[in-house]
Amino acid sequence: MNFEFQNNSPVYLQMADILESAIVSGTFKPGDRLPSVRELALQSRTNPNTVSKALNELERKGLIETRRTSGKFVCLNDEALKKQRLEIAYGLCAGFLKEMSSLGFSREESLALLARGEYDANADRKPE
Amino acid sequence: MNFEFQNNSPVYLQMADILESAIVSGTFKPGDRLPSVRELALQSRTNPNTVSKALNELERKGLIETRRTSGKFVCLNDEALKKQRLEIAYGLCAGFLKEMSSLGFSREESLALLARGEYDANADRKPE
Amino acid sequence: MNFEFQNNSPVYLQMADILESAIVSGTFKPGDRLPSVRELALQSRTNPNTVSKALNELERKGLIETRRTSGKFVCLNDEALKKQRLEIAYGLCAGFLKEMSSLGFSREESLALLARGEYDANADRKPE
Amino acid sequence: MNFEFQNNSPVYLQMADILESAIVSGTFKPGDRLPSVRELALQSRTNPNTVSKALNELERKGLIETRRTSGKFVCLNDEALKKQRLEIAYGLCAGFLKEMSSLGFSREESLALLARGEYDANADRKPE
DNA sequence: GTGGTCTAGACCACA
DNA sequence: GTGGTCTAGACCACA
Repeated sequence: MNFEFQNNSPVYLQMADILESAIVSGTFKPGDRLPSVRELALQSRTNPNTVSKALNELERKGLIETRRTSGKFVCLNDEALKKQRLEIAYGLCAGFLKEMSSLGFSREESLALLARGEYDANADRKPE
Repeated sequence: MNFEFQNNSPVYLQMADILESAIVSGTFKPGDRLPSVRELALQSRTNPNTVSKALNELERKGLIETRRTSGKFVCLNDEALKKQRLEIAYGLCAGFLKEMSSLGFSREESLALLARGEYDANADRKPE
Repeated sequence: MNFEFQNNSPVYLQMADILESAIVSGTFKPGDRLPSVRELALQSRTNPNTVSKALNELERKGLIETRRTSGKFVCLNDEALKKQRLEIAYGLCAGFLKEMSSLGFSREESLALLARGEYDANADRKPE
Repeated sequence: MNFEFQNNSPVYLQMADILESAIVSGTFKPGDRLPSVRELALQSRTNPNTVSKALNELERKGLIETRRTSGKFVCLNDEALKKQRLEIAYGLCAGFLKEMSSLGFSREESLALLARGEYDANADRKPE
């Protein structure tokens, strides 16, 4: 897992996003046990409290569940995960088009620009 | 201009983004005088300090310039504006693809999903 | 006996409550031998340590006693059990009224609401 | 506000309950500003972090909202508050009857016992 | 002044 | 070993 944090949004939210992606994309599968809070804190060089906060977000969304004294596990509900993955993707699509639109790009122009791919992936980018 | 603010990021940055879009998309044209700080504060129902901070951001980016006693004006350099518009768009593209990728969507899948457009624009979306 | 545990309070305490109810309500009668620790652990799908801890709670309260090598027995003192049952019930009553009161319900209103019974038994309920 | 905490459940949850009661019972009315986090921490002799955690619970339930830099306010939605008050009350009723039932008291017996009121309000009581 | 984040670190209740 | 709570205290971004 690649834990690199920007400083334009709280670390715990960025971590939640990273872990959420790992779950919905199948890096962690339903029923899998996540690394422990302490372990994640070491890996990400953050404080265990921060990791906890991130994991709470995922639990609130119904992606993981806590079994006291044995760890945090990816929920078994496979459907929910697929749904969540699409939800997020749809949200990203909508957000992308909306921002492009406020720059004066139509839907078609946005798609065309994206398809061309003549841009630098490291370009200055709004926080997300 | 539509001033609607979320609660999860600083108002002044959100306002800077809105004004920046208005400028690069041509709502305000090169050489135009922007509404006064007071006027913008009224329109957006914010504190003049907040408006000032937003405008400072735009000045820092070279999109507007202050002419003492007479106000803030959109820079004359048309090329610079176009360039800035593309820069932002490229950044949005790169960011979009990167996030889709972390969800396990390839470039092609992302484009396809975007093209299909079968999603609700109000879907759950990461804060911006 | 129905062993279902929530995730928000220690299993051993929840088990102690369940067993206590079983005793004071007469499921286990004075002089009865309780199922063995191992047996209870199997039934409740918990660790024998957890069962032991629960039983210790009951012993502390004077509801059961250990006879070396032959098991745990419900105390013979019938009076004590009845008294304990009432104690618990009174405590529940007092607690209920106190919480209703902090919601702004008078004693009469609380009784009325309870008597009406127009509520869903599965409604959101504070952890117990 | 009377902040007295037991040690059988987390302080932040007890505080959330206390504040929730204060809101749904009208001590704080829709639109009212709550005391600041720091102020509540002083009053309750706890850490501001703990207060924050409690208030987050209320925000998650939709009872209060945060206005950055100016404070936390009781939501204006009056209906929601009334509904929440009844929800809680119903939950308390259901929980009370369920526990009485596991002690072997029928609904009628429970009501009768409650109506008699011959009990000590300070009696030993299960944690809630 | 307001709330939010983060850390270091202690301590607890488990299994 | 596991997660959860809580504190003290620093620091930040506002308005």
